[in-house]
Amino acid sequence: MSENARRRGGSRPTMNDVARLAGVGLKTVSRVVNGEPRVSKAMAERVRAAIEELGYSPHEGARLLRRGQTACIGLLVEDVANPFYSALAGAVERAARANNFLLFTASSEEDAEQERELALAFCARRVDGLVIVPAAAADHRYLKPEIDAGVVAVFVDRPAVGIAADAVLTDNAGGTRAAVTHLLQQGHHRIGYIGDAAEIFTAAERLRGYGDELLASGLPFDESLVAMGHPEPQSVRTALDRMLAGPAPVTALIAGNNRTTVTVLRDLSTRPQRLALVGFDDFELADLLSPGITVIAHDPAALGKTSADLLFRRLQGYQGPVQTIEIATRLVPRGSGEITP
Amino acid sequence: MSENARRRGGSRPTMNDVARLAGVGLKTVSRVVNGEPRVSKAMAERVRAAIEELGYSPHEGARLLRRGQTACIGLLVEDVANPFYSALAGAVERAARANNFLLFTASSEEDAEQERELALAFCARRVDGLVIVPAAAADHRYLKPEIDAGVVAVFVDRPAVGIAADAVLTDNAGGTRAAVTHLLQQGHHRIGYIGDAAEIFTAAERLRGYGDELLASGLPFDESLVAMGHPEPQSVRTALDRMLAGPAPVTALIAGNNRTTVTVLRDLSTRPQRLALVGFDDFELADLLSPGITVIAHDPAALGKTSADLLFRRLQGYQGPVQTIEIATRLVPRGSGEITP
DNA sequence: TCCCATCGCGATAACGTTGTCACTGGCAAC
DNA sequence: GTTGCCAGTGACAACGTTATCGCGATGGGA
Repeated sequence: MSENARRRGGSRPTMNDVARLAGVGLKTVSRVVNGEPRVSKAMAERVRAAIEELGYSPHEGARLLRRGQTACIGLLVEDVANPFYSALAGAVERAARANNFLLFTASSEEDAEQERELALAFCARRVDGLVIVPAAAADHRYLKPEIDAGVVAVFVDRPAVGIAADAVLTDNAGGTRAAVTHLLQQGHHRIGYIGDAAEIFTAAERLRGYGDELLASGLPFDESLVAMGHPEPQSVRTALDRMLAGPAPVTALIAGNNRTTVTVLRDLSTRPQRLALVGFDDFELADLLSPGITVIAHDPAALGKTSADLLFRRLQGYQGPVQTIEIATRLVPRGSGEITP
Repeated sequence: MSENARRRGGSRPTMNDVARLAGVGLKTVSRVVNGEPRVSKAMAERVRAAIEELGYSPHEGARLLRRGQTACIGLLVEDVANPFYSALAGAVERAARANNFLLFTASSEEDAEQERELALAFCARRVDGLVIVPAAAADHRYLKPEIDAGVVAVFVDRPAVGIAADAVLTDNAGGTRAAVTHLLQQGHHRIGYIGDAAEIFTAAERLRGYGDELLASGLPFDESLVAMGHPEPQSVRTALDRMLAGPAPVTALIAGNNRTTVTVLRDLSTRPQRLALVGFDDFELADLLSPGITVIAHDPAALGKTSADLLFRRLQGYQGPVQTIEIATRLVPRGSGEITP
């Protein structure tokens, strides 16, 4: 079957082997493989027979080296395993498939250096495009040369830092504003906020929306009702202890993301108090919990699809100016609103 | 299209450009880039300066064409966005990163033809390895030539069909056997089973475990208590209608996967009856629901890690025989056991 | 002094494709 | 009978790397 076992498992037949076996020129094989027009029936048949006999399959890497593009894009998120990002990844992957592109995926683990390494590794593979959810502390000037060289980069969920680049974001502030409005309408005056680390763009935006809406409604922005940080059970517990103590405890709480919501829920289930809870980011089964959790739903799949669509439009030559697309949130009330003293 | 307009945005400097600018030979640049030993300090410095000045970054694709391997693997699952597969994908991706490999990801959407196309597309890119969760109706003989050519394939969650290949599976039958045992111990005699389509390997195995354990316990295998099919709300409703009707309704139910569990939960929340429910596959917040849902927990991350580890061992030359690794499940009782008439 | 082993470096040929161009016939038009 | 054109074909160079090998310059031992 194989003659020279150069690589692990023996080597594959090449176009040259096919050409030799079929007794035709190399270029003719190439033409047949690519379905180019100027080939006679007889030749094409001979070539196809040889391909069949050898089990030849074209080496896409070599083709793409020659052609100068790779027909693949890279997706970089914080953590592939996180349901929010995997929904996003699913949408990007679908778009890639629809365009006959392949998709590289990697997780930055919220580490700016790892993000940089992976993004540059993608670029070294000469991906045509990049979809990036930036890590918190990242500075994206490292991407400048790559973008100049023709790589199309689209940032998702959080904007790029240090360079001008397309971004597809959620209307974070609008989401928390709506949540505050909702809770005020239900009669709450003491509304706490527990969010992710303030360096994270989305966390900062959501906090901003919370504060803005309170002030717009004539209520004070009370720092003692706010806790920002990674949603560790311990820190959430401490924050809740504080917010629930004293003469004027919170009666409602906004959780800044789904991890936090879950942690808060677990913690609250150990306490006697009942709080109205609004969580940012919907999660499965939120409707089955009791009391139901009102959520600010955003749409990771829409985020993914929108960014991939924009990326592919650019790959197809669209030259419009750098743009930021903001995707609306939707408040889903689930009857956690009333004050239950 | 002229050859220079081939690449969008301007072309990148190559090793040749660096060599010319530094006034050295091409191979010397290569040596510096790859940190090979035999280069004088002075030369290396000149080369590094030129690299810096031009903003050169090596073309990994060209390097790998020459070297004959690509340092990437492909992961093919049913749906990247499904939390079960994304947990698996996360583990595979971590392993790839640890080995300095890049990871292609794609979704077969449970379609054998699409699985085949994507797997072959990966192979055309000359991935070094493949991790595949096969689609239900797939026949993997199409992979034979690729495996002969040296591609390492590991199947996860479901075994390969038509070829001998490594597989990493969950002990599905053991899981449902444990669930039946658990429910019997709680005093249930009428235990229903709602599972996914019977063509799916895992669904069939789980059903087998359920039946085996019933028979082993001297109970009949009653077909009217079993419903197999895609977990659509409508079909689950019909199944539950049937199982809850008549003189001897079920008092306990086993749901064959997480999608089914969720659908069943939604449906049950609209009914007056209370059933003991055991779900295959844990899911977030299962502990916060009331009554708590007992689950047969398996571990998608372990599945992913184990298969990736095996794949990389093979890539490093391990030649052992084809193996099937089975990963145990763990029953997590969450107090849904007692009969509540 | 000579010899040979090493070191440092560069020409050149691969890797497996595709683009360019030149060549051959055949056939219609002059 | 030229001419021109076009369909069909293959030789050859490129794409951006790495491997091989050869060559001049050292340097140490005989």
